[in-house]
Amino acid sequence: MSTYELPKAYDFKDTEKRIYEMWEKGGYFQPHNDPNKPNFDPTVKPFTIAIPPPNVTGELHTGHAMFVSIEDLMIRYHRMKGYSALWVPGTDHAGIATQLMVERQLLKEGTSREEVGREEFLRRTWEWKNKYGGMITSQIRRLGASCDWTRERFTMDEGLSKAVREAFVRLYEAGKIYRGPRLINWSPGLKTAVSDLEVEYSEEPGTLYYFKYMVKSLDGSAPTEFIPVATTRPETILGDTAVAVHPEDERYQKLIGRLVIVPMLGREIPVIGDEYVTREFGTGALKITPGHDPNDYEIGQRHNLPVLSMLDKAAKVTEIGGKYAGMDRFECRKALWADMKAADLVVKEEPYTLNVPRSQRGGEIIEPMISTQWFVRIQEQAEKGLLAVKNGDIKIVPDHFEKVYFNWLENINDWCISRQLWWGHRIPVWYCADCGKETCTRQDPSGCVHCGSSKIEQDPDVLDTWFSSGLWPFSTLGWPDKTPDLGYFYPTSYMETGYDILFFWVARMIMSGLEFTEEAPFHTIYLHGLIRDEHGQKMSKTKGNVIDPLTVMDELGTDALRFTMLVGSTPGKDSNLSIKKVESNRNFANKLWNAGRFVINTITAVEEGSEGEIDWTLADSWIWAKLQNLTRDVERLFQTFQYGQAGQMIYDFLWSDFADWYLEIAKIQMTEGGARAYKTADTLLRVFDASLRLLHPFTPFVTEEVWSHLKKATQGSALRKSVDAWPEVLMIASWPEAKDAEGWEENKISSFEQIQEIIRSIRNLRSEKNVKPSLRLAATLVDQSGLCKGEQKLITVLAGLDVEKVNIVESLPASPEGHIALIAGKVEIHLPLADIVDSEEEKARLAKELSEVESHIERLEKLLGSDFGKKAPAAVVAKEHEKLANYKETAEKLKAQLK
RNA sequence: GGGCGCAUAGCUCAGUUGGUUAGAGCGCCUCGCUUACACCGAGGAGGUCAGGGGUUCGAGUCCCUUUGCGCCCA
Repeated sequence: MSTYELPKAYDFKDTEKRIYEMWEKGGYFQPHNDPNKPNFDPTVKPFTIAIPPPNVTGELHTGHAMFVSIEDLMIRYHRMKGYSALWVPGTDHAGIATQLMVERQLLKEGTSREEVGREEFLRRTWEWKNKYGGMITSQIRRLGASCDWTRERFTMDEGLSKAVREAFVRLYEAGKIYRGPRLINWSPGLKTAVSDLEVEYSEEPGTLYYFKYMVKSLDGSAPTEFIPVATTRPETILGDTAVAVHPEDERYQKLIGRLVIVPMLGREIPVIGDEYVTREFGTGALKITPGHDPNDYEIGQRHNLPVLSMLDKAAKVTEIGGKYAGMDRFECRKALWADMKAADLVVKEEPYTLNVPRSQRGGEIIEPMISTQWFVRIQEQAEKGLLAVKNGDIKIVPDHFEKVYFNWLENINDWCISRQLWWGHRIPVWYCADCGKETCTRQDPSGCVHCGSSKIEQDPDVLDTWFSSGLWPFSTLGWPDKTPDLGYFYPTSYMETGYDILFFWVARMIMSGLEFTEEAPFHTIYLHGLIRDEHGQKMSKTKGNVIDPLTVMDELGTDALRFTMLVGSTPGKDSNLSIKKVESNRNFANKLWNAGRFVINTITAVEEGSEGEIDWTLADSWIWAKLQNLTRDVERLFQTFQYGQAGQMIYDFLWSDFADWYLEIAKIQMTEGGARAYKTADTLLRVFDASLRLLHPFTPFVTEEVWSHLKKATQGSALRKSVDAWPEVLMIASWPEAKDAEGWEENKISSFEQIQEIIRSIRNLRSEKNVKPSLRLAATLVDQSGLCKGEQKLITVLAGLDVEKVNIVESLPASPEGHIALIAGKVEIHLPLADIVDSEEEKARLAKELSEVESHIERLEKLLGSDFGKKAPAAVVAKEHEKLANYKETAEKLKAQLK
């Protein structure tokens, strides 16, 4: 027999890297049933998750740690359940972010992307990607992610680029994509269009400017009449093409149809009536700038107003602005307003809270403007996307996000997909210089498909990164080719991600999936919440409250971080991460390690040939029954996505039931030696093994490590045949099967709980009365059930009693002299502590206990006498009756002691 | 303006078919280095489950409402 020595504390640093490499090298991350391999069995169920691809240039943050923790748990669980589990990893090219990085680098070198040219810029960007792109994936590995890295993808890969091309061309050919001038969100700094979703609105203090729109006189004389108008953006006056009033507004009604004069420019524009105008807001008259405001744009469309672009792509005033041309938008605001003041066109200014559109990236103020862009006609796709969730093809967890999803899709606008960037999938459309027509093909054309001219030029723009991300669940599996992977693993199973990208990504994946594969790309969407700091504040660099998961892993271990993420969160709800919590979960890993050390020591101490026919002890039965309950609970909780609750239950079982109680009892049972020792060690092994399996998806490293030691140690012990059926590693071990109770469990559990109550009440008294822990007390227990007799040794040791002086009787005529009494359920305990304890105090304690019990009796009698007794289910009533009986019994015992 | 969510112990949070003594971790108090673990053990204090109303035999849990906070969409 080999002695098995393990360090006293779990060393996660040493372990994590080694274990991860072992897993990856061993090929355990790959699905066990692979459609590309000869022994493929199509009847084995697959379970697939496509990773939410992090930005290729990104760095690990708590959001990544969150999704990796949850998805890895989902994948590991299903893998252990026997599914052919595939988690496809990868990254996206993050058009704007990556381009900015490289541009910044160029700037440092004193050059720019325009200077080096498109080709060189792209070369540099690929270089950048190749250099830094592996960082995020290696960080994800550190989290223990069991992704199949052999199937890793990148949105700009050849295969995925082909998918993007195919998708675009299909949409183009079907007329579901179009190009044209529309009012879009323009980012003047980045000089590109962005989608509606990439604009955030922030409330900021600003000014409401009141001024006069002079009404052109009917006789040609100098105007005297005016309409007061309020605006938050006076510079856009230069682009006004109408003034709108409510058609029923008595103040202005008569002016509808007249002309007013644009301040400083002298252009004449009409006064129109439109019900959009709120009479109560501002002056009740609204200036209309269709070229720079979405609402005005719509009004303009209704009234056929001309659309003027008074700002250019750098947000400088165009020639429309007359003498203000060339000015920056904010500079112009000042200049124009000053001139208007001088011209007596200003009424007043007042403070006003603005809703400022800002770029999600960088925060600069977004400028709505007219621009020619590519759009996806979204209406039909949106309807299908809605239906897929409404008819249950796709389920969202937690379900209240379904409403959010519906609300968005019901009000969706066409999606602007072109970006004026270089890094990304270039739009596969060529314009012909001769016939002016477009060529859109799967293969790069050598000439115009309409006239054959070779004078064609490709659209310079690229596609929104989310366009390629939208294809992710199937493009990563090989679409548009009919690959074995696509056939077997698609549609995927779960889509797990943060609720913040429900629209950006999830909804678009659903629409794209239905469009291109005619199937929902997944059947379940699990949305997790955002991670905040320990007081619920959003993490931000400026606040300095950012928690870096890499640091946390360095200091406390990956398992601790993962367990904290998983147990501290409920689906869809934000959760607060504190180092304190991670720390206590680090302690849990250590607890597990040490429980493992104990189990190993115990097993290796069992003598060869000691196996024999012997029944379980009460404690054995109890821990086994509790394990079965746990297994059932965990299964149920996993099925309903309550991972946090499941983790908590496993934690409680391992710490409170297994470590605090069963291990201590096992020590006692081991002293008997022989078959009892064997049986005890075997129970320890079986219970601990099952617990490790249940816990493995939460804390894969420590469980794998402990389990491997357990296995190895057991192989060298008398119990070696118990582990014959174990696989080589825990991560592919089978998931404990939840079985129905056999009927004996309830009794064993309640008997054991009675024993616990006895032990606790003795410990409690000792502690309250400051009895030295080393002092072994004599005790007399009065128990009619015979339970205590059987568990005498256990009670003796755990309650610190004197083996020689424990007396268990069925009845006792009177309380022994010099003793004080405790009542633990149906058992009376007499301890010879009268000289330590003040008898008056003691009486008071018992009296207090009695009054508590009596209040329960009163409450229950009242309850049972009410309609409850008649209307509640029989089982519930019976339970209360039993409680009442127990209380009554306890009360009798207490009364007897008080006499 | 429309929609969604939250309010439970000092702090952070669990508590999913409503079942009658509401749980955990951290923090706090008292003991204890008993060879698995001081990253520990034993014991303890601490909650009218935001306020009000309703449904029900029974409500932290369901409905309405008030207050406070947060988020999303316009």
